[in-house]
Amino acid sequence: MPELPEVEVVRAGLERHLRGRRVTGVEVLDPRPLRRQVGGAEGLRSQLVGRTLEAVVRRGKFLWAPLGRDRALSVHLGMSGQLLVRDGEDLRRCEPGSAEQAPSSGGPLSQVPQGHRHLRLRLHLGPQPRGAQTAARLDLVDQRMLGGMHVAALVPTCDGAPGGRGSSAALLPADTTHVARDLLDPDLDRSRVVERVRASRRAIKTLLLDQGIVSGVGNIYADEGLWYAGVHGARPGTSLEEHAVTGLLEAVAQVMDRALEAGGTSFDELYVDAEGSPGYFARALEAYGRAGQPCHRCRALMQVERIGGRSHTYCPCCQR
DNA sequence: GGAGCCCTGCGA
DNA sequence: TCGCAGGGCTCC
Repeated sequence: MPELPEVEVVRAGLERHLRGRRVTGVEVLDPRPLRRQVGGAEGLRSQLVGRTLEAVVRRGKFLWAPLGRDRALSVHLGMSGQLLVRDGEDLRRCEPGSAEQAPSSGGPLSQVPQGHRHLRLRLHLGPQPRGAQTAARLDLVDQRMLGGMHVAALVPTCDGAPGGRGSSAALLPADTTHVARDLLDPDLDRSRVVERVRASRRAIKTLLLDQGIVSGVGNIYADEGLWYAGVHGARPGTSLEEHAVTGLLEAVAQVMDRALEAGGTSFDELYVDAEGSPGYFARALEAYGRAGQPCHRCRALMQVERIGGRSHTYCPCCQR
């Protein structure tokens, strides 16, 4: 599943390929990713066609493309979502006579080329004013459909700092205001995160996964960070010293930084070559998914338990 | 603040 | 056939 580093790579790539393009058509092959869109497919079409994607911004795992200062196209990839860009030459080379010929009709899934079984939505885009002179399209491919896309109003951030990475505007979608800044955000107030964690009796793992405290931490990086920091995920926030929480946040941030470095290089294949593999970064995992295997620090067998409805894999020896 | 739901594929 | 995986939202 895409974690924050993958989403950042998606953001950077979309920024490069989409910035300044105007939406010329919207094809909805499956309405379910539009659960949160007022008016469904027609609503999306009426709010989007003719508008320009001005940037691509990310906070945590939430992405949005401002369509001016008042609205944005908001996207969450959920567990299995991918956003794939094809430029004009690829369109002609790969798919003569396919659904491209009927951009507004929403052709049947049987016309979808191989590898696109889970194509849900396709945006048709005009040329870039200072970049690619060809048309392009943006495909939303999603197997499990826990993500979605909708147009939302933009509102000011409460701290006056930029809404997220990718734009200096202090704006974010109205339905994203409950989402805290993430660990890669220079404007994150880490001391406030430490304060909130230490004030809560909830399990530290649950607190790490709480998007309202710090965003962008998924189950994988929560387990990895807890392993590196030597903290058991069930410990209540109130039981942790200040330096322990600081160290834990730093551990999670480092895991993310390393993944970002590893992924930054392999980007164009992922998002331009739509026939490619899903493109999630290969991860050297120390905890997540290693239940029953020896801990890489002390050789004790890793164990798994449930915390807040999520699996937690940990070393019973190093993490107490 | 916790439980249940969304949704699909996969493995037991 | 059933349970599980996952992030995030809604309901209680």
